[in-house]
Amino acid sequence: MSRYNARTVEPKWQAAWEEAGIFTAAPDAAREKYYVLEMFPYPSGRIHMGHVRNYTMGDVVARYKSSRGFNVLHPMGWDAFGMPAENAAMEKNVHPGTWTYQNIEDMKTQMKPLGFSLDWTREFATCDPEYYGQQQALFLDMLEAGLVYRKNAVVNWDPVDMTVLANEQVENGRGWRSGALVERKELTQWFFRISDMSQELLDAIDGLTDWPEKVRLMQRNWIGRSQGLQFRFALHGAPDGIDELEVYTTRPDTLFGASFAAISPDHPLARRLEQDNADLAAFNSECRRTGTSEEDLEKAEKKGFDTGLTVTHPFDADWTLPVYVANFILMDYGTGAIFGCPAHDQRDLDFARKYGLDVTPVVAPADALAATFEIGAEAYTDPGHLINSKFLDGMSIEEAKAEVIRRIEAEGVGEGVTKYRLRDWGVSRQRYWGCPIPIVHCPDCGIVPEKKENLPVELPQDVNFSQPGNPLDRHPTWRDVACPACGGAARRETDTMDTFVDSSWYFARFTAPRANTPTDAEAAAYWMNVDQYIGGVEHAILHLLYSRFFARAMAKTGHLPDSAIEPFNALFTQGMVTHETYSTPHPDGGERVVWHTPDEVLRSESGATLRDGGGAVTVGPTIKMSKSKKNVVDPEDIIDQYGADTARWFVMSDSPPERDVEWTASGAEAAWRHLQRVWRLASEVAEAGGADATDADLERATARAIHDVTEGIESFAFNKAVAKLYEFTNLLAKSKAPAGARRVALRTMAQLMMPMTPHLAEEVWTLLGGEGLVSAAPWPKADPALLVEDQLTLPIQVNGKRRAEISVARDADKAAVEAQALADPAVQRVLDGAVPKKVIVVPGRIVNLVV
RNA sequence: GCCCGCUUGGUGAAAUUGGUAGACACAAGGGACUUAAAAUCCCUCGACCUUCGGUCAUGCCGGUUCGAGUCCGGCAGCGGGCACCA
Repeated sequence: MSRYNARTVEPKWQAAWEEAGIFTAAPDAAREKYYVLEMFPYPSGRIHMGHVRNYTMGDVVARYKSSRGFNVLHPMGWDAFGMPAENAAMEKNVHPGTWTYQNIEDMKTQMKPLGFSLDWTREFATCDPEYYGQQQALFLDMLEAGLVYRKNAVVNWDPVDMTVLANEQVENGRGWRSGALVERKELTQWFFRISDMSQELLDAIDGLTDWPEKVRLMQRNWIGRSQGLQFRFALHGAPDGIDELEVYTTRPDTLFGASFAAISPDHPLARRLEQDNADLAAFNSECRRTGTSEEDLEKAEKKGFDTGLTVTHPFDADWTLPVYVANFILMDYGTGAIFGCPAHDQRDLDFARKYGLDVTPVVAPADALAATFEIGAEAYTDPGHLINSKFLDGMSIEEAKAEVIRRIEAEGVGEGVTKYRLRDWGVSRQRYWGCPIPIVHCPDCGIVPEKKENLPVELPQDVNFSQPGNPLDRHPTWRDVACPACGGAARRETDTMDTFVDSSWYFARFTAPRANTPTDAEAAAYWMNVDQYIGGVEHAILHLLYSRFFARAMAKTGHLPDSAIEPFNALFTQGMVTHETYSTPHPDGGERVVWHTPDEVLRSESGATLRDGGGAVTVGPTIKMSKSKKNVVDPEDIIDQYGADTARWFVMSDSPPERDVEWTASGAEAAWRHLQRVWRLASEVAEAGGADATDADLERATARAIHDVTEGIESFAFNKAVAKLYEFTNLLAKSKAPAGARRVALRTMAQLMMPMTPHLAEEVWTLLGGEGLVSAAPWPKADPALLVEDQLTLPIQVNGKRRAEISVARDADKAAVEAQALADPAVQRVLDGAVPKKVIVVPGRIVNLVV
């Protein structure tokens, strides 16, 4: 018997699909549309198992929905701007565009053989001028709509390379290339007013019922709505007649437990004071050496500097508190100034212990006495009643908060306010390989938007990366431009946009990828929203939140219908493909290391060595496959050896899609064996010939398989769908039914396997006399009558432990089940004459006898 | 540090969402076929014990319940995110 040859079969069917054009999407008012989208990839040049898993999931959904009769849109593109291209330019002396487009070609070559049902006619890369030109148009419309503004913000500055560093380029406070201590530098940058939409973005999360609950929770926490009190302390000893310090607190109830006030090193007052105080200036610059990331700030040792200034307690004119500059106060949150209540905030407590400040508890748990309640090493943050707080004593925390806000407002020194942790989105990047910000700086007119007819503002090709910094800045002519307003000599903005902007509207562009406006109203109205979005959980916050903002901004500027402000109806966050990491010490010494790919490493039970040279390799933790840690596996080997269907079947089996999966080579072989087995079964049946026939057992099994596989796919439990198909195959292999009946069952199996293994499914379908393409055949339906079992097996428990099983009719009543259970010999042996005190019969489930 | 997850046999996992823990696979062991190998097929496979029976088992400790992998509280380990990686 001939073997299934994926190498010849797969290209044959891919050509057939292409010829039939079944994946090319076109609006069709008569059919219900379904838009399935996987997060588009960064063109690193190689696909990895994470891509295969992600795109196979989307493909299963797309093919399944298509066979359910939906008009499916399933596009693909490239998130093509970003730093790796500039890094490659520096390391290999190749233009970022050349590198990126070559990578796209390479990845497409690797992806095509997987047989995804993608509409490649809609493909684009975000670095195509046709795409980023429309993005510039969006930027200008958003600027006009008041959604864009400029303000100062800090960046990581490498003083040796004279360049801005991304957070990931800062290692232990030093630049990754130069090793120089990183400084914070303030630049004027462009921002999107996402924080104006905080409440709306928060409220709308309630409506995202088909998003994972954990993602909704993360977004809510990220937006971070808090209700608190903002008020002004009377300030003493400050220069320039500054006599107030405005602070924000979410715990106004603890005001009588305050023992200090603290301001951020970046607070205007701190900046003013350091002019006359060298020690404070030194302290502040020390603080500014920490990275700009929140993680760095939070992890840094809590430090403070006593300014010598004091503030007066708002409820006691005789009570003053010292004012510190403290490194853990964030200038971006609240007012950049707080009062510290050490008894009820862990950071404040650590700080107070370090600097010998008072710790007075003002909230005590219900069972504690005011006189004896003390704070030890841990702050008390649970509910309780107020103590040591004059007119607040005895109140609950909520009552006390309201009362303090009422009195502060009555005194006119502050008010209750709602604040959000969400900050405006800074989009300026001092880099070449990004979408140019379409702005002109004119000495006479100031900031002038580029004219729409001059878009796209294209990146110049003649750039070099021999020097660090932004090549746009030092380009001899690109910056020179006539002012769009007055026509005089002016200069282009040389900052480009954050790559998150590119990915915040690509899903909308896919609905009309060649339109000469950002979107086409008719196409957007038909195709939006994305019905099913699939991607990594690592994008749970930023990408998804920015996209939600952008959809709103596009609706406000007329580029999307109002119905599309929540662009993703359903979200599935797939788990990551993980792998061990391998590193060796960096030749320059120090703490830096060199990362190695798995195929550079010889792994054994005891450890790992380098293949060439045999040096010892440190085996690191199993983490998400990433280019920077080089722990990536190339799926091409599997595809070359076994074919696409095996790779697709393999990544869909075993691990539930939402869970991380650690890559192991074993199993691909097994997947391949299984597909061979299905092929063999089909071949046998085909050779046996004869007319189609029926068989009661096979009909029941087929109905069960249709039901279970459908449910598996609908609920994203692809691993369970695969397990059911294994079961169905085992049953068919053992079946003694006539060949004609097995042929009917196998045709249905081909349909059920089609979303996962479309090439094999087509081959089997054709072999067994199926009409046309199985990819275009309607999804099979299970006869409900065949799904009902007449007899059920019920477990019998005695005191919650399983002791026996009985078989009962499906519709047996409780009394009959109870009688049958009590009559069971094994049950009688366990009961040993005892009479059950209670009998619990859960129909169709279980019987529990309590003695 | 803060926010969010995850943890079940040697391995990946399943368990109708509070009702028989381990479906379906991988690996391993045994057998059939074969001169042999490959391929294929069959059997065994959580641990322990006195083995047609029983005890213990879902990261650890406690709780709720007739009944807990599932719910609640605490702890540990691992992972994701933390606003300039994408």
